[in-house]
Amino acid sequence: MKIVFMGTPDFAVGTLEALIRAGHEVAAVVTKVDKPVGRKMELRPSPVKVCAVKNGIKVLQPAKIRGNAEFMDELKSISPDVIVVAAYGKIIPKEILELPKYGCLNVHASLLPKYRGAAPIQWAVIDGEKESGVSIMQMNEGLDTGDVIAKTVVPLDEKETGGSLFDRLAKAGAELLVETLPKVEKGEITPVPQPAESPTPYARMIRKEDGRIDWTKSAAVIERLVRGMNPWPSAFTHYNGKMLKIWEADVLPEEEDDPDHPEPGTVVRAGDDGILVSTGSGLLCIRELQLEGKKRMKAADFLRGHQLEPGVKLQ
RNA sequence: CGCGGGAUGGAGCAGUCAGGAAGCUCGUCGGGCUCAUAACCCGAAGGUCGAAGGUUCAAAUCCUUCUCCCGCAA
Repeated sequence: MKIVFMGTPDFAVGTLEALIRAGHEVAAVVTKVDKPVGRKMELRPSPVKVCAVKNGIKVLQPAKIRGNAEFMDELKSISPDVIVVAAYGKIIPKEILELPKYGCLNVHASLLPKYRGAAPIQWAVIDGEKESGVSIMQMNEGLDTGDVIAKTVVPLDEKETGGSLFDRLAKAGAELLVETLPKVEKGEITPVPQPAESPTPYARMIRKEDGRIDWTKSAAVIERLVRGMNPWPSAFTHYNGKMLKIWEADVLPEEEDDPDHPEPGTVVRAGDDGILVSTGSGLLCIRELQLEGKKRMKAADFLRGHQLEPGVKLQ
């Protein structure tokens, strides 16, 4: 099939590569404009653009889509059979949705209608879901509300992180799309309409601030936050006024012999096994962390150079 | 030229401001104690102090340039 691919981040690259490998004609790739990134603020192309250039595919980077006549003309002249969208990052107007014969298909990293929105992967981990997955839907004008035509369920590992789930769902999404496209062409699909209401809150974009640890929450909730925010933006707290990222932690039951119930955020014990911190409920055992300006390291390594006596507060 | 922190035996850090013998907590190796030990005691090995140049009688420390790592910001 003749395909126009729209996407931006790494998540979309696997899908694009799968399409190319499956022998589809990817006539053009649409991605966001290059933007300054990194410490030196160098202009960097999106991962999808890098992949497209490598494969010699034409790249389009319209700053605006809606009302962009030039872009519309370009699309019309390509005349794709289908447009595949994966984490493109922009709203796609109706006139484009209706342009290709088979419409626009979106690969979304959740089991729709759950987790509609920009960050379905992280929120699934943060909420402690037992399983998630990828969905392919026929796009409509709503936000991730189109009819679902295919799904893959992916069980979450006990120690699943945002990053690990990201990788697995990207792979699952790519495979599912390649399986589904031929069926679309042959008309073998049955679109399943979604309920109007999603059973989960809207999976809005993750912000840096979402990683801030609220020690009054339970250890279990905090531990899920740690995993969901890994590798970005990472769960964090502060130690001596410095940013302290928490990369890995475990939940431990409250110790019976501690009638004081230290204030949440207080270090209870620090040893080679990790740093035990009291929370609203249960103890959080920090295994791996990173102090501002330093590399990430095991708690035991950190303790060799920093004396962390019980009673110290993290906030 | 966006702001800032850092590079010191295998690991994590102190020492740098006020130049003058390379330290700390661990790890490793050897020995001892012990029924035994990841515990304790004694001892040892291991470092061009990120790189290059400069100042000085003397540089981890002061000056210049460079490389790499990281936090913020985007």
